[in-house]
Amino acid sequence: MRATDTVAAPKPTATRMTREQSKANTRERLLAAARSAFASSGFHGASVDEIASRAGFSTGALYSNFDGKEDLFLVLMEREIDEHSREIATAVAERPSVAERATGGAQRWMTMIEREPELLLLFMEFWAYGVRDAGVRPKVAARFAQVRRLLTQLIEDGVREFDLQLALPAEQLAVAVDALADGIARQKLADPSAVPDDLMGRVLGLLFSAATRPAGE
Amino acid sequence: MRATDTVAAPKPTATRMTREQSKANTRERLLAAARSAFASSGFHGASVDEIASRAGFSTGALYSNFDGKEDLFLVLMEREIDEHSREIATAVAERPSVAERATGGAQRWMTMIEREPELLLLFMEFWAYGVRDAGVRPKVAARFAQVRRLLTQLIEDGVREFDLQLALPAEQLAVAVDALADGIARQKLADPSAVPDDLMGRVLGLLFSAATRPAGE
DNA sequence: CCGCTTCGATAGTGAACGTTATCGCAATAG
DNA sequence: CTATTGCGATAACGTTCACTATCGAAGCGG
Repeated sequence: MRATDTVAAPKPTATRMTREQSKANTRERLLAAARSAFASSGFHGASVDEIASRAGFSTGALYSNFDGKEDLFLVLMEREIDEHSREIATAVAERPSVAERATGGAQRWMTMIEREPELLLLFMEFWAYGVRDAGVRPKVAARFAQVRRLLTQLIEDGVREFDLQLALPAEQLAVAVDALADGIARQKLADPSAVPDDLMGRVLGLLFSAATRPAGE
Repeated sequence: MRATDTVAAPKPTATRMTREQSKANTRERLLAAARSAFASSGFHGASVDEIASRAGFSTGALYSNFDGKEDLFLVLMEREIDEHSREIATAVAERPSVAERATGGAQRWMTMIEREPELLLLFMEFWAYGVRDAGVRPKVAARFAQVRRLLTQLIEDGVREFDLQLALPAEQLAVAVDALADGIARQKLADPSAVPDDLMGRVLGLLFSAATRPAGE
């Protein structure tokens, strides 16, 4: 019963694995299993037993690779947020106009909601967890700040490229955009029929049209 | 040990209470204790023992007044959402212009965030709970719909009173406003310094200025 | 090929949880 | 004043959970 392999191992390469390869591999499989377990049952709902056995390991392995359930969860969240904010950024950056960037980013976000709803639930849990626990809150705040910086950067890039001026600091506009994205996701998940797919793009378009004007005056 | 009274009873009136008065009183005190316990520890964190004893009762009383922890939580949430959406509505309705309505509602929302952050956390948990549990989801969706209807109504009232026309259906604008409010709250709770108090009002103002124009085309 | 080190398996601990069966006691009706 | 009804107290149950102490095995350096 070496591994029932519910989660595919990166490679059980024919050759023996070096010690650190093996450890990294274990970590990776634990993270993948945790992602799946947390996603389907939530932070509280998922048990460490379930996570470890889904990865084909025992809880001992989990505790020798992470400080515990909380640590595992936090590591996972950081990784996911990194990955997805990169996705959004590339979806925005290569569009040729302000309006298209808005709808492009919005579209990317909407498909992400549709494709991985459980992940968004996890983000919310991550948030709730951090807001309640004073020790974790800085980590959550840091992640928010990271996303905010990214959006700010995207906005400032647009302002420079299209020679605009803003009615509001780019940072604050970034806060609003992030807020809108979060809120739209929440409503879509609670009641998909209430949120048309093109809504976010249109609202972003309106918002930017009101918040920007050509730099001459 | 009739009552240690951690939660104040409405009135231990000198006269004896009728049977249904007594039961209603018990329910009320249990709800108050639940509000406080859930708020400080979250849905999972709070135990039914804690809730019951904070109310000055035993767990048996709780189970004879509610179907269980989940039922208690849902009843509490419905009540809170009712109350707070009424508050927002009155804060908006009595302002004399579109811009002032926007900033008025936004201000009310920001002070609510500052005054009762734990309650917002609870709303999020309520949401997460409903999204995960197919049996509860309709109840959550219904509450969202209720808020959406209220906002839609407020918007339509404004459109009629000030003789405007909308670039977007009022319902969809309501979704956006609700989303923005939620998202702003989330960021403010995670990192208060990142969200200026007047941001939401200004963004709402921009959004409405872009989404409306005088009715004569 | 050997001895040392460390990763991961196993089994187990203690605590906390939601829930329910049982029973005393007080409020109502006759 | 008595009989009845049902609310609420008590205590215990069964389950589940995060976490850890111990030990075998497999990679590592020599």
